[in-house]
Amino acid sequence: MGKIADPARKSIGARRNPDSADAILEAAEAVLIEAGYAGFSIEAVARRARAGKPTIYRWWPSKAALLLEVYQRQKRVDIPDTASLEEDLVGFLINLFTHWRETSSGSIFKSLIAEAQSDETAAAALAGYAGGRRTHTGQIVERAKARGEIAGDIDPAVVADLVASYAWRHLLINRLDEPEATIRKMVRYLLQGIEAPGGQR
Amino acid sequence: MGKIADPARKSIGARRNPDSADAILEAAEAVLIEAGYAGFSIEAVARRARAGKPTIYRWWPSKAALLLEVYQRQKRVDIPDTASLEEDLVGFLINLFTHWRETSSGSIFKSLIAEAQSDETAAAALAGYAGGRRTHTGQIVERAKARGEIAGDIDPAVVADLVASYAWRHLLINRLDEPEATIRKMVRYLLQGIEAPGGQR
DNA sequence: TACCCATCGGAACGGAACGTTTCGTTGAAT
DNA sequence: ATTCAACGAAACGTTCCGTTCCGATGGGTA
Repeated sequence: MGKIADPARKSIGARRNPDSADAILEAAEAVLIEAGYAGFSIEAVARRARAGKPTIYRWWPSKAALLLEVYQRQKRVDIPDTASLEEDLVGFLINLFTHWRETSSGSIFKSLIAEAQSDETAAAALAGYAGGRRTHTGQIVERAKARGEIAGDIDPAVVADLVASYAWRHLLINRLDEPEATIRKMVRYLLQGIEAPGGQR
Repeated sequence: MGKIADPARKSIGARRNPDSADAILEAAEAVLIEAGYAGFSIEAVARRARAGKPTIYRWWPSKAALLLEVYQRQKRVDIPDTASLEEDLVGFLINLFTHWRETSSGSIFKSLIAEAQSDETAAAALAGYAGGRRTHTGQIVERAKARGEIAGDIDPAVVADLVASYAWRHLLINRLDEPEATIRKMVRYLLQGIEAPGGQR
């Protein structure tokens, strides 16, 4: 250890960091995509990145921390904005399922859930991510409420919670290939009877 | 359990099975409760059961298989039957959350989800369990439909899926302590507008 | 140019756990 | 009393975690 630590990282000065750090993150992502959580070991990442294990541990305190950064690095899913809550939600879920399937970032998210069972850091990150008001579904529903599309006595958080729960469960049981009709049926059911009296629909 | 070999097992003759098998299952459950998924190792279970590792591997092909049997052995939750879908669902969720919290079978279920990320057997079991028509929520909703409480064009599977999803997600983010009012609010929202025209309520 | 020194990759370590093999013992069925 | 499968214990080879040591690299500084 050095004399003064970077609050975010843990080492002293950063001379050749960025190259190594990027190579390691990219290797970690590649390993997760190709071998899944079962094959995600620090040694595999080091081999792939042509880096030494100590280099990885210099920058990330644990396997969970590396996984977390790989996850956060994934680019976000487009949030549709069609001025209709039903279309927004259906579009978002289809985008999300496709993104999870095609970029394998679903694997990464599932890995995070798995890691959270044995690592406190990952558990806190997962709970924080799910509990925050910044979730995608939360934004979509809040926007619809601001638009006056939802009755006043409906709590947007409940709708957002249910939509997110649906997505998580379908990810966990490997059912990301639901046809649009199935998703729309669920969303339609979910939105049944929540229109505000003067809502524009 | 009988005296002769259980055909579901893999070995030929089974002379001293039942005692050992029970001791191992009980030890596995105790280890999971006391040390969680992080401490759930075959060696810990063997030590606790005063059994040899080969004995465990003789009866369960993998750690996942043992975990699966521990889970199935313990998942008894009362299914309320109050002639009201809302009361049934709220009661069931409260029972389930309490059961998950107090018996630590929530830990076991989460462990199963984690294990499913690195073991194909566990993944299949999880998908099968969630996809089957035998889920608790499915039974509750089907019963309400038979009772005529639900409009004909509502698919009970959608409601059941959403309720189960809610439960899973709250388990995964360690939010099993929701007050009854919160759960009731969600269920009320979920059941809004689904009553059949002539439904008894 | 010559020196300094933090970071680097590689090799090796101790510890834990997986799943397997080997061996001597136990005990129910014959 | 004999047989034979299941048993517990111990040890094995493997993989991986996270750490320690080492020699090499290559910018910063005089």
